[in-house]
Amino acid sequence: MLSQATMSQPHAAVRQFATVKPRASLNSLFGGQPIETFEPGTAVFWEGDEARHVFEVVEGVLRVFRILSDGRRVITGFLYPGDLLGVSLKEQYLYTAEAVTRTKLRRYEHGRFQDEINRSPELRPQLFACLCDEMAAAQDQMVLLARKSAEERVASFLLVIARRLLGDERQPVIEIPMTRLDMADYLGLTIETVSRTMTRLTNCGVIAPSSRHAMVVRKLGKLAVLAGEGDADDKCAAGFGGVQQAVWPN
Amino acid sequence: MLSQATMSQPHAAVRQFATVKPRASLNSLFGGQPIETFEPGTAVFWEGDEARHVFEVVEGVLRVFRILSDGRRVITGFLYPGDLLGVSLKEQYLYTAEAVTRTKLRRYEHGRFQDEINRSPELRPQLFACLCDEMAAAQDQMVLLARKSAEERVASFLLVIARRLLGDERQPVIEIPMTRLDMADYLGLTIETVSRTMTRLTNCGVIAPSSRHAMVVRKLGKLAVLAGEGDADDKCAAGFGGVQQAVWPN
DNA sequence: CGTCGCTTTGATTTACCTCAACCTTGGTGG
DNA sequence: CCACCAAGGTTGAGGTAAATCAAAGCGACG
Repeated sequence: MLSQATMSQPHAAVRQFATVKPRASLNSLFGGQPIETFEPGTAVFWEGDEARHVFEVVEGVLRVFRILSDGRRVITGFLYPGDLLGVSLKEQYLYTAEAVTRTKLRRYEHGRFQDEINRSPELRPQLFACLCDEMAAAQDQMVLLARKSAEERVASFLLVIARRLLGDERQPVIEIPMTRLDMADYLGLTIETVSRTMTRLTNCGVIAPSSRHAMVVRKLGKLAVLAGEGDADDKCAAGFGGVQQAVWPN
Repeated sequence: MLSQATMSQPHAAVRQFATVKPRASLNSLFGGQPIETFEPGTAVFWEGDEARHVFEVVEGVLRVFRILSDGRRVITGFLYPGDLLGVSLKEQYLYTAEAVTRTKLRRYEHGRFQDEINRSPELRPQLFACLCDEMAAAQDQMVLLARKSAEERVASFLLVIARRLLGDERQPVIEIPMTRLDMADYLGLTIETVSRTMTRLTNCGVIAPSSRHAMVVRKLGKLAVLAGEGDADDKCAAGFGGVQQAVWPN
C-alpha cells in the first residue's frame, strides 16, 4: 500500500500532453467527485503548496509552470481534458497550475488516490503508462529546448497540437487557447520571436490564421519537416516512433 | 499484472540523478543477475531498439541521449550507480544509452521486471518514487534549458553533482567523468561556451580544477547563487546581481 | 618525440533578445 | 451604434550572448 514511508517525498505530476488517453477506467475513478470550475488565470494550486489532491481535467486547458527568483517563468506543460494533475509522491507541488481557459476539474484526495491505485491491478498500469508518456513528452521538450531553433520550436508546438486534435485531416483547424506569452514561456523564446515566427509560417503558406486563437494548418507535412525531428522527410522517423504517436498523412 | 495490453507502449526510463536512492530493495531485485561490463563509449542499447530489458547501474556513469536527423545531439540525462535504465511501457527505447566511464550493469528481462513490480506492494512505491524523482529532474532541466544563461547552466550542473557526492562539505572535490562535449550537449550549449564559462568560474575562485575531470568547489554558496533558483540563501539570490556573470567580489 | 583527442583561447558572426512604437480586438459605456 | 480603451499582438531597429570559425595548448600513449 504505497506506504507512508515511501510516499514521504514531494512532487511531480502526470500532467501531460499524454496525447493518447486510453485511461478510461483511471478517469472513472474521479467519476463520483463534484466538478469544480476555475476561471481563466485562476490558480488551482501554487508551487510549494502542500500536495493534498490529485485532479482530473474534465474540460478546459491549464498551464503548469515554475518561476525563477527574478521572475523568469517557464511553462513545463499544458494540460488538456483527460489529463491528471498533481500525481506524485512529493509533499509539496513543485509548480503552479493555472487555468488558461475556463476549466472544470474533479478533485481526489491524494492519499485516497494512492490507495485506490495500489488496490487496483487494473488502474496501476494505466497510471504507470501516463507517467511514461509524460516522461517521454518531457524528453521531447528537452530536445526542443536544448537544440532546436525558434522556427523548429514553434513548428513542433503547432504540430503536437495539430496531431492531438485530429490525427489525420489534411488541413486541420487548430485551437491555440494560450497567449503568445504562454507559448513563449513554454518554448523558451520571447513573445516577439514567437510572433515573428508565426508570421513567417503564415507567409510561407504553412499555416493560415483564422482568429487569434485558431488557425488552419495548410501543410502538415511541411510543418513536420520544419519541426526538426527527422520527422516527415526522412523515411519516416527512423526508429524513433517519436514518442508522440500520431501518424501524419502526406 | 501490468497486462500486455497496457504495456504495449514503448519507452522512457528511470535514469535519474534521482539524487536520493533509498531503493535498496528495488535494487536487490537485480541481485541475482550477472554483472555485465561496458567500456567507455559503448552503447548499452540504441534508440529504436526493442525494449527488452531493464538495467540497474552497479558502477560507472552512463549518458542517455537522442540525436536529431541532422546530427544535433541532446543528452537528456546521466546515470549513476543505483539508477535504473529502460523502465517504461514503450515497445522501443526512445533514446540511446552509452557508457561514459567503464560501467557495470545488471540486466533484468522487461516483462519479468514488470511482474515483480506488480507482485510486490513494497517495490511498487519505490519504483513510483523513482519515476517521480526523474520527472522532477526533467522539469528542472526544462527550466534550465528554457531560461537560464550559460553561466547559470554550468553552475547548476556543477551544483547538482557537488550535492550528490557530498551533501554538505564546505569544499567538496567533485568528479566530472564526462567530456566537455557531453556537458555541452546536456546543457544545450557548445563546448567552447562551457569551457569559457568554467574558466570564468575558476578565475572567480568559485571552483578550482584538480585534474581535467575533477575539481574543488571552493564556494558552494556562491555556486548556488550563480545557479539561479533562489537556491541556497535565496533571499540572497534575490538581488541577483544581474543574472549573467558580472563581477563578484571574492 | 610525434600524433591524436580533448580542451582552451581568440576573433567574428548571428539568431534571438530588448526596447519601442504601432496595430487589432473585444469589451464598455455614453 | 459607435468612440474609446486596455490587453494582447505585430513590426521594426539595434544590441548582445552564445554560436561559429579558427588556432593553439596539453596530456596520454605508442
